[in-house]
Amino acid sequence: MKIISCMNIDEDLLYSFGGENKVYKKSEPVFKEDDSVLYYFQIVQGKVKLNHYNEDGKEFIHNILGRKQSFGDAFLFLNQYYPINAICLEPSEIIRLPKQKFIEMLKQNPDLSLDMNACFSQEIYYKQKMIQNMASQNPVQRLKGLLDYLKSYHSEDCGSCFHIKFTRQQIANLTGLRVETVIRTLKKMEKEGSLKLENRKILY
DNA sequence: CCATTAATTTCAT
DNA sequence: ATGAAATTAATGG
Repeated sequence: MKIISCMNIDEDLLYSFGGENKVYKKSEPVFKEDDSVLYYFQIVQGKVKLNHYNEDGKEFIHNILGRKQSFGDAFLFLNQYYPINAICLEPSEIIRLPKQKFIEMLKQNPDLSLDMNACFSQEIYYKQKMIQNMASQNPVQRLKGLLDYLKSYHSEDCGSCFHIKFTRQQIANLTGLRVETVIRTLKKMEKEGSLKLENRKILY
């Protein structure tokens, strides 16, 4: 199953509607939980994680986005505050477009609205799958769900040669597992032949 | 080198 | 089997 990168709007189009380029430092927040939703954001360069912290202070990562991907889009159509944080994992360059101008852009480009619907469908599909995986007590199931998703982002199948570029801690925070459990489960899966570990790279 | 960060192992539950 | 703490490896100045 091929996944559409959500969402990638032509940068010139964003600029022409008033989008502005903004540079963020590593670990700088783009927005935080309870902030108002004021902009559409699209990454030009860098990486952003969407997360929140539970009552024990443990981090849960909802997603990690990279170049040419947007984040927080869905909240633009809702009069609500952000339920999550967006934090830069590395120095990043991000275009932001004020909400009203974003809406205006959609009105003038109906095809974009359709693309966004496709992206939302994709997002819901992924989240639904993750909920199913997380409902499972089996760590292998949870990891497989995440890995399949990440792999589907990257075009096509190539045996066990897709490099997962996340740290084990990040994988743990994406699956709700402990880092030790991730390490142990990865080794187990390697024995079962469902992935490869070379030095410390994860190939799926 | 030293400092920081990530991966792995140890050890107790 | 799991997680906290300790150890080891790598990465970056």
